[in-house]
Amino acid sequence: MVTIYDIAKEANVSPATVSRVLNRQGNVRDETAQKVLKVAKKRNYSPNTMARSLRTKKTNLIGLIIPDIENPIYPAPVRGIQDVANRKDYSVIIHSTDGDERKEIDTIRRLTAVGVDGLIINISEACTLLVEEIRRLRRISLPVVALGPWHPDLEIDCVSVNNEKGAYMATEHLLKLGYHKVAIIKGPEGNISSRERFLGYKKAMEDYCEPISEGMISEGNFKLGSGYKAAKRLIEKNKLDAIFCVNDVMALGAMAAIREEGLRIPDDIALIGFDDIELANLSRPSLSTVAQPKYETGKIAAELLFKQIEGKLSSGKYYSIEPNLVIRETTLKVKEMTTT
Amino acid sequence: MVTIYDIAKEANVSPATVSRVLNRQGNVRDETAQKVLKVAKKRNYSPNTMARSLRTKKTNLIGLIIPDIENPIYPAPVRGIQDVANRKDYSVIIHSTDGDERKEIDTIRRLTAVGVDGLIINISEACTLLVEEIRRLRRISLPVVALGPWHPDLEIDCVSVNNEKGAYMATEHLLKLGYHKVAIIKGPEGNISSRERFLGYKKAMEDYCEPISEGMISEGNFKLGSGYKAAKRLIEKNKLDAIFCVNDVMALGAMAAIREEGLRIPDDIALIGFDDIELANLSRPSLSTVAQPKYETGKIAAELLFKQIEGKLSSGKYYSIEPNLVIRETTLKVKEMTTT
DNA sequence: TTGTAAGCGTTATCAC
DNA sequence: GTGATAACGCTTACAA
Repeated sequence: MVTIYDIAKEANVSPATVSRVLNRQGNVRDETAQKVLKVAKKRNYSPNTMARSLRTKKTNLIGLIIPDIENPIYPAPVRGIQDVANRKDYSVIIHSTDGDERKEIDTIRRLTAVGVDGLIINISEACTLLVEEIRRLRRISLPVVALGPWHPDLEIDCVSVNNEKGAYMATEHLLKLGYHKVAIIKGPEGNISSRERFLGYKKAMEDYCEPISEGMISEGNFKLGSGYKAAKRLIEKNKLDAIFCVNDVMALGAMAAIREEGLRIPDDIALIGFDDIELANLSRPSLSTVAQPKYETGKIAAELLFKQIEGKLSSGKYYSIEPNLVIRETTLKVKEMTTT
Repeated sequence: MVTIYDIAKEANVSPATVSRVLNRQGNVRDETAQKVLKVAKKRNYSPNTMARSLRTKKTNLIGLIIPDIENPIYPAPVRGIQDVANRKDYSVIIHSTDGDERKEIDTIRRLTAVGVDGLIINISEACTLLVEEIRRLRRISLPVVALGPWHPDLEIDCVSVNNEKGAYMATEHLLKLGYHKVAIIKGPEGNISSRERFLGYKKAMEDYCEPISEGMISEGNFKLGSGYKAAKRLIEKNKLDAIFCVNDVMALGAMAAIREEGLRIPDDIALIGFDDIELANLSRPSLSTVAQPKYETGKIAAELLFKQIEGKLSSGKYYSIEPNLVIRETTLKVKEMTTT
């Protein structure tokens, strides 16, 4: 390995000068700088970043902790984070912890030992030990930002999709098209995202003065089959002309159920989902949905992190990302369909 | 930050002893060891890994370079790599380089500067500069393994799915079910994977003495629409009773085309894809396909890397991963369907 | 503008 | 068994 001492010797200067040149600190005669640069290039010099880090207490590394990179929700925000990090000449260390509190804490420990300059965490649940650990990070003033649901007791920056608003938009879209009896297929009671989305749905219905009867609310577990069953139940019980599903997969299940009942989409029942998974665009009819700007979410989280790294104090604020309505075939107005 | 000096002082021993204890090197009286351990725990000591790395030349970091984490092919192998790395107390730094040679080289440089103990690369194409860079890594004897298509001129370990075999299995499956006129929708000429899969198809057809007429070969670009069009062309030109598509997405397109022609799947035309994307199981009828054990691929790559890291010389061998046939509704024999 | 030297927190080589 | 002490490669006062 070639060091600044090697360069220094060959360029007939001191190691300090080499360092100054390489870090463009100025205070160096242009001539000597050129000389150093030339030798460095010739010897294919590349600084030893751990030695540098040991001195400067900066590693140009950030840590990212998520439950599982295999979960299709994550690749996009991860890429967003990578892109802003790499542009700043940072690398990102990624750990999948399966939402296991023990693993999460161990990983945080390991990452701080490595000396990452900042940390982005997707907290599964705010268990007490984990919260304590994150507090510790704040105490040693390590920049941290949370990706995903907010935990108010943690005073850290947080960026998350505005689930309520997205649900509102979806429901309102249905309502504006002239559908009145909009049913909902929601997720398990405990799930935060589902709860937020249900709230948005309710608000829209209220704002448009549409009553929600009990028969219009059905619950699934985010999986295909549960959407299918929930839709069947809905169709049985009630006259309804549209369904909002809190995720696309259940919407796809519902689509199958509706078809089986001999009903047409969107003629008899309009359908809209949430997430904009790839499949939404491939199904027939293609599924209208609410898209989360997932890449953006990661990008913003990273930008917040770098603001902290660059010295700005974190405000412990909640950054809400605006979702987008994606209109496809399952919510085309019948009239519009026949005229086109 | 608490250092071994702090621990040493508080435990009334020398820093050297603390280090010995913490690294379980032995040669330390049990009593003193306990004392040190207690203080370390109490002070919540965690070693500074950059300082350690500076001495030991080991970072417990490995680098991973892929084109794009957002491409659904990658999350699974990435997770495989993470799992074996984390179990060995390693972290993995992941970069998405969009298959851009310049970025790939820069990233390799950066990662070696960081001092990763090994590197896993998914080489898009073996451009000369990149090849040169990888040779350099071998020269400084940094462990490297390639994930994906092999480049024979690079003498490094490589792990990749056996595309030819997978295609053979798919085709043979169709043939064994009694289909004879098996058409293929392949990918762009330049694509290595597609070429390998085409080879497997051809071999199976030959082995079963089925002639391949020109009208049975169609080409797409891996996207949905191209599969649709390719299938239409196929149906027009020829009597065929089955189609093998070199990827699932095109198979889904083909499915739509077949349905539009008023033909039934698998009664009139059987259909099989390659990749086993999530969608394959959700479509109706569900799509038979060839699954690549993607997680396994990453796992094996990482295991090979650690073998190198732990001192075994790399053999520059090609590790071929066996694909699995996933039989679903699009290749059910009609007879079987009616009897069940 | 340049050089000397101290130190970042470890580990490893010696002595004792 | 244990303790000084010298690296590891770099940055940065401080001097010159």
